[in-house]
Amino acid sequence: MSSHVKNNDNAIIQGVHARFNDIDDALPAHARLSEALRQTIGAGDLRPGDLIPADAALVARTGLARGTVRQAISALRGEGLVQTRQGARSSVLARPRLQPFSELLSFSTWARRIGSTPGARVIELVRRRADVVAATALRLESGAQVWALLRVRHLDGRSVLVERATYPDAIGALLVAADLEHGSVYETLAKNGVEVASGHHRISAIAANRATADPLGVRAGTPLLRQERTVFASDGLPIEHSDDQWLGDAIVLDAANSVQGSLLSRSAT
Amino acid sequence: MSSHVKNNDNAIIQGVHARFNDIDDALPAHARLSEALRQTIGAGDLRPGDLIPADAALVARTGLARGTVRQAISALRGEGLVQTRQGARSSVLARPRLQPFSELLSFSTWARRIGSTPGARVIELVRRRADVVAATALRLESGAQVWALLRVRHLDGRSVLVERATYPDAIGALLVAADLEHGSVYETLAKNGVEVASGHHRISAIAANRATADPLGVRAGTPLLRQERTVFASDGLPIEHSDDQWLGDAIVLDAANSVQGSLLSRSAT
DNA sequence: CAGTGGTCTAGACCACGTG
DNA sequence: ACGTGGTCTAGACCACTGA
Repeated sequence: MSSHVKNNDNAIIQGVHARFNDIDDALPAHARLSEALRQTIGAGDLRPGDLIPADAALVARTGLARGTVRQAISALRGEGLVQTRQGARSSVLARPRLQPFSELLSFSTWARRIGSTPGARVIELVRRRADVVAATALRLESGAQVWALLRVRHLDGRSVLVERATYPDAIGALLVAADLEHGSVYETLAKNGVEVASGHHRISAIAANRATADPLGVRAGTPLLRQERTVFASDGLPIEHSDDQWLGDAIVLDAANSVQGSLLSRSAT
Repeated sequence: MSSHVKNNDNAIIQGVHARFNDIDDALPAHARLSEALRQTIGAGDLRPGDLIPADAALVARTGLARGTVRQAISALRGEGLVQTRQGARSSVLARPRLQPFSELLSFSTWARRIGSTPGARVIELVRRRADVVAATALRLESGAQVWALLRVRHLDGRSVLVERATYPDAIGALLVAADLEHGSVYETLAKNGVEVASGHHRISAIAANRATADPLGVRAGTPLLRQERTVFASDGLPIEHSDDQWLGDAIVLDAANSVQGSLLSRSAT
């Protein structure tokens, strides 16, 4: 008999519903439901391999339309948390590991969340002509004036990252007056009405050259994780191009992907 | 006046519609439409920063319901190709770079697409007890029997990757008879009814140790891009855990993310 | 065969943005 | 003020899974 499974299902969906009701109802219903499921998985009530409640059960409990329920589950699928197949019940793939978008971009926010103290040392902030790579990424003509920021970032006093960022003229002008050793670039931009909306990344491994090794306090040749990043504002315009080089043993990048949508790809250099 | 813009819009949507009609109509309508838009961007008819047709325009041209149109655009947003904002027209962020899911996992498929010749040398395929990391990833009890495969992969004759893969007993048994120097693991599994559906990845940079440096033909200490991977079959069960170490100057990983959904995250080691 | 997720429709209201 | 994307509903049919 299947009463075991059914009872378990009932307990789960009850927990999901309770969490759903607890979540700030200023959020759209689909976001509340996906967050409720995310929390249920995060709490261990649903573990990898377990089945999540069927669409119909969630519809019955929450009173939402099925489209809304599917929107919620689609978000979880995109995060790699659940797996769906036509005809079969959807199941949990992994515990939530992916952080909110803001934390991926902001060193300070990320550092605080993992319980570390962030720091920064500005080596230079200068206005100069853009090199070809930065100009292309920022959709500027090569040779256009840009602002170049060179910073070393610390985690609990340890140097872990050398950041070479390039900003379009108008954006950089907002940064000149800012305290880039204690404040965040993105916070500064946000105060000036520039909201960050998306980013592209290219990730590779390289050996530290002297100019990067010295500020990190390591020997030239040390393995570094390189993250070339282009950030876009909510108006769709590129506002930053950065070449970040991380101490190899300091961080790891997580990614998830599936047939429903690739999140990461490999390409030759 | 805005007739300029309007005419341009008309030309674009006409191109999208033409491509939509050309695409295999065995595919769902939303997939056909997103592919038509993807092709339009890929061909350069829509470039980064350009506006894509409004929902209403696509509805009018294609005769689809708005929900279906939105499903198509949602897929592109997930791939980082377009950017959407409430109230404003959606715009193109980047040219398509992300490859199909299968290419991310299959070295051979990927190699051929970038115009290189893939190769492989099997160093060993043995049955042994799983270590803790692999057992956890594969949801096995530690000490369970697994198959361990050690391969060196070549690109145009150059060694670029050392692959240390672990398979559950039942999966590994399918590989013993296979030609792992010329065939693909995933193709072999597919022939036995095991379809790959999703994967998780942890990416970091490390220095090559001797056991990895030797087969790659580099010195110990050379920077490597490390990709720890867990792959799930369409029934939701883990079928592979692998520790791949790439020559640092051989590949780059691309990623996209946005406020609508993070695809990549950073975490401390 | 019953249950499930995948697809699609037709319509509605709202919040936001830009001119 | 108007067009835009974001959200949500109510219903339908289909393809597939699994007992």
